[in-house]
Amino acid sequence: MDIYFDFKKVEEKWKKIWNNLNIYGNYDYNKPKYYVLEMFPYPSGPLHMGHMRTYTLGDVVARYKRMKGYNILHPMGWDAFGLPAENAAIQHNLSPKVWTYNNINTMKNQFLKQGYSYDWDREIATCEPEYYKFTQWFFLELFKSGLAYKDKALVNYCPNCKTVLANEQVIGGRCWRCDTIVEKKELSQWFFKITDFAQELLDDLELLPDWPEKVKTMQKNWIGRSEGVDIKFPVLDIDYPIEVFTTRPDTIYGVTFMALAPEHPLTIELAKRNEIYEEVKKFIDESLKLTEIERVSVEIPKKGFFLKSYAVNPLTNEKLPIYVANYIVYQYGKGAIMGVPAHDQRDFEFAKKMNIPIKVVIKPFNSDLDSETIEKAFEDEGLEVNSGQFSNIPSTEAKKKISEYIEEKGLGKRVVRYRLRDWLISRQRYWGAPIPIINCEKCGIVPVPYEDLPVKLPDSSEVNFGIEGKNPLETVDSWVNTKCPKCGGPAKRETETMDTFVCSSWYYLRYTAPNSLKNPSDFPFNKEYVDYWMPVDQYIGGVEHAILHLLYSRFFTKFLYKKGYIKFKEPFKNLFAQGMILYNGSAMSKSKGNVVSPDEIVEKYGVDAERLFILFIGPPESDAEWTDRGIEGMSRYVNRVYRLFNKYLEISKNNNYIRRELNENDLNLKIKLHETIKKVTENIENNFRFNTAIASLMELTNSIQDYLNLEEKPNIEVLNEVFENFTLILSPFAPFLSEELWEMIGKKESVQFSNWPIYDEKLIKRDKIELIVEINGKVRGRFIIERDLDKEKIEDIVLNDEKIKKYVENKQIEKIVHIKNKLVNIVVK
RNA sequence: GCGAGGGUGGCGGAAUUGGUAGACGCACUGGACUUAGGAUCCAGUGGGCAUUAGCCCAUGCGGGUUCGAGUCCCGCCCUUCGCACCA
Repeated sequence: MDIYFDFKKVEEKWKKIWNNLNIYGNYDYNKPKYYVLEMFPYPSGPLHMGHMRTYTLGDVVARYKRMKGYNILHPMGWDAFGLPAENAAIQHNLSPKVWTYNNINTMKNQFLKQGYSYDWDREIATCEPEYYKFTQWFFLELFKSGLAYKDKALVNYCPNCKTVLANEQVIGGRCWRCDTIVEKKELSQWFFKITDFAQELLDDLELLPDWPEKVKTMQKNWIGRSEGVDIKFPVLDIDYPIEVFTTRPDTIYGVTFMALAPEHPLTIELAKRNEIYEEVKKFIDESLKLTEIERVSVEIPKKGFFLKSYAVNPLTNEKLPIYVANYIVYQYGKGAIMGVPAHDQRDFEFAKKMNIPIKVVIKPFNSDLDSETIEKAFEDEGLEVNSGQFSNIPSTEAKKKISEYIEEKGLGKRVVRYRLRDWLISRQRYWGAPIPIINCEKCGIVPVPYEDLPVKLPDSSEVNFGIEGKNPLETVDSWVNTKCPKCGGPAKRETETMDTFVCSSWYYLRYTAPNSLKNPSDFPFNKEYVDYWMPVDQYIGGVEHAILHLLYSRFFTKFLYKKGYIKFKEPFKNLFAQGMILYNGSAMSKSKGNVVSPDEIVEKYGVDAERLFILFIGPPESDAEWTDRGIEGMSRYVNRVYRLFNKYLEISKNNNYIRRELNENDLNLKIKLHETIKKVTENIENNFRFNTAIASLMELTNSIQDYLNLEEKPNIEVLNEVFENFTLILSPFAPFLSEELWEMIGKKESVQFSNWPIYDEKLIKRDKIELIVEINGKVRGRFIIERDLDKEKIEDIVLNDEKIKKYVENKQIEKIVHIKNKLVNIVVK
């Protein structure tokens, strides 16, 4: 007797029909384009609910935009290279390839179960030779442009993953993947010169008004631009000036010491000269060890060691003692600083500890500051004092003037510095795109010619993964040994592979043409199609990529633009960074055992209930807690909608209705429908307010139910309009249910290809409105009155009301505030 | 420390430009229908006093502006995230 939505049957039915019609692989290039992209997954195992949130958000957008008349590109693929595949291979003696493709298979089946609107003809996997051929192509292009280089550097090394990491992959001193504390190692590594684009990467954030502020701020901070001056301080008795970078040239008269980073070459040099090598070496070793382990936890107490040498302040000729100090970062600036304890808190602490004098050169505008009694560094702007010719001017002005003076006298020059470092892309691992470089004894570093791409990975059965201190690829002699493309002599291949983030820095371009047909074999993408589809109109993914993937992709795009290969400067026009789905208070993960499987949810409640719930759970940009009760509630809602439609069909079939001029109830329902269309449309258009969109769909459902519960017979014309339009606006959220309902109410074409309904603005402005009456700001009554009534009439009604009279009598009305069609506030005394 | 968010019922969360605080849902309570209901339908649900109106108190804390403040201003507290000895 009870009616339930048989989601299993319905899902099977429509998946088959959609599939046969290939409805997501049809393109109409006469329509305006819209490219919806969700960050592709890393195939590490089955998908969980956190994934589903991303893909559901994207699917709603794709379906909505399709109904709005856009030509939609909505592809999916696999970020298939990476360390977990290799680790699984080592642990379970499987080939990384087999492991990866098994996972892809699993995930793809999960995707298909969900019935997402992807065009699977454009599927890509970054581990396929046809794909990584072009990842290597990018390497060669960068190499040719001088933007890929090999350099010996102190790099981050994860002892657990047994590979180096990019700066972006070190989170709070730990490996982004396994949380192990990273070590510093001096190694010769390949870098991409992303720093060449630092200024553009910073400036062009302006071209992205619709990106979340949070993400833009994080990128800004990461790029870390600062303006300042490089200044040379001569050292007494030795021809080796100390060069420092400072953003505060206005404090140069307050310098009382110089400090070098432990790694600074001059540190050892001076130690040797002054016969304190042993002590200094000990200090250096201790400091460096400390920074590795302890910089993760708390602030390290400042320590230093006097190097028994002096430098000279080029502006004052004052003698300045030189120290080595543990708080100086070698990698930033010049690895040395001018110490101004009066105006830098770190220098202040150091000076106190080492008994170095403090000299005030800037004082607050309205008070005095004394070098003897100063208690902490004064870092604000103020008035310049004790600064020779620059005294008695504001410090901001002094900053400019002193900078100019230093340049004029040839003591230094103004510079812009960035915190951004070059992108370290070599990985000492097997499962990645091999770096297409050959090392020839005679010719040195030789790039693999384009026509020899791809440099294919050897089969994993030939690889020995277990040799300590050796890259897996090094163990395959037949692969390593090759001929030099230049001289034909014996040569060896580069045995490192590229960071997987290289693979994902350009994949969005590859989707724009169907795989086999339109993408050329000598170029990573088809320009014509890229011109049409790019940039991505809506990109969706987790905030965890705010820096990594998004910065790298922007860099690649800028490089292509510079080379003239593409016409746009930014790859992703809109970005939506969604929050995580938590379960029992933390992010779902296999190791924590708190994974909710979408398969089980779909099995039990169906795709539509799952989608609706994951969207309803909260604002999509915030984290949200999965609740089992919640999904049950949503499943009840789905059934409720289904029953309502059945009731409607029954009314229709049994002629249990009447035709009439709209009465009040009819009109109210009709208005509610139009209000709902408006609300849902605006909620989708305006920053992913899907949770409230669904709430308003529920409100409409409640109103329909109330209407059908009335004593009087329903107005069939109103019912027809309401049920038809309700189905349309429900369909991006619950595609199976609405497709089925659409058919039930007698429609032939798929609901997905119907037009999104337009609401009637005039109707929404009701003729009668509810007026709130406040006395002294407190609600004391409400009146149903006609819209746009003038003030006199309103006051006439309100002040003659018995209830209101009680509040007003014996009191003096001071004023009456009118808010049109909304509220009046009577102020009495 | 610096930067960016956020603090609203038992819970998740709603609230154009300042204008009915708590939409929608979960949970809970009562009723109807039932052999039964964990299904469905109806009603209720921030706190307190009255329970018929009605009144008072409530958006982290303390002030302020205003006829009117969750929303604006000032000062605190707590919290999440990112960066972190960056000169």
